[in-house]
Amino acid sequence: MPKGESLGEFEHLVLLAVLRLGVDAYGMRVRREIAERTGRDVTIGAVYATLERLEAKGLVKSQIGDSTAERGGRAKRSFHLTGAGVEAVNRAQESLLSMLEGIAFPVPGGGQ
Amino acid sequence: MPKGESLGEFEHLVLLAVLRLGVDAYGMRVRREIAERTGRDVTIGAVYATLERLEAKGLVKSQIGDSTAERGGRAKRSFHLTGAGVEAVNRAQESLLSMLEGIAFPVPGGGQ
DNA sequence: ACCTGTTCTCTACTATGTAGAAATCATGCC
DNA sequence: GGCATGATTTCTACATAGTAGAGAACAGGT
Repeated sequence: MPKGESLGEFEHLVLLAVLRLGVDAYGMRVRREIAERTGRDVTIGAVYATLERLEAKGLVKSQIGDSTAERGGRAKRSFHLTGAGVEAVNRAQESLLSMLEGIAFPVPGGGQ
Repeated sequence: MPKGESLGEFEHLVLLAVLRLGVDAYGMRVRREIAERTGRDVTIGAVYATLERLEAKGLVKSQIGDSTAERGGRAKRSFHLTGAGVEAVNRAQESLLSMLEGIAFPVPGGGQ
């Protein structure tokens, strides 16, 4: 697997968030999801930059939703994985699993 | 978890490789391990660059081994995780797990 | 001596990740 | 109808991580 076939870490997280959020996968929501699940307080700019790069690579697609806003609000731009995106997630998962094989978590010695 | 507390993807892989290789964790061996397990054909430069950055961050330490070479060979520089390195691996693992929660792999739709 | 195999170091470049401010838009209120 | 407000997206600039390959160091065999 040569060139640009592998995901960065944050790309990975974002892709997973989009996957699990389904129809609700728009920028702000993705940000919240990652923050809640990983405790990582990312800025919205980081999310959009990543989302756009993923779109440029063909791993996600976006479409502007109806201006459905409850209270105030610009139309949401919602994202979903493409076939290539699904493949990328699956591949990343496999790589990680085989590196993880045989390691028991949590690894002792970190002194928490 | 604000600033530079999170691992890049490749850093993560390298750290896991060092962890599992134990005493055998030197540059070339790490490279081979990653190549074999993930199918990712990384260059040796990438491995050392990453290893050095991890050392700069205090997640691994290195020491030059005895010039023990079987057949030809420069002395190996072998790496091991520090306490902070172990923590980092554990933290990365947790983040990933909570993002993975509820997603069944392989995700269908990738058309392999 | 020199060739060969193994490992490590160096330099330069590209891609990813981070940060925050600013623009856009619909709504509700006055 | 104009203005403050809340929710979202877009823009610009920068810092960090990942990639690539050539070349230096070193030990042994021939």
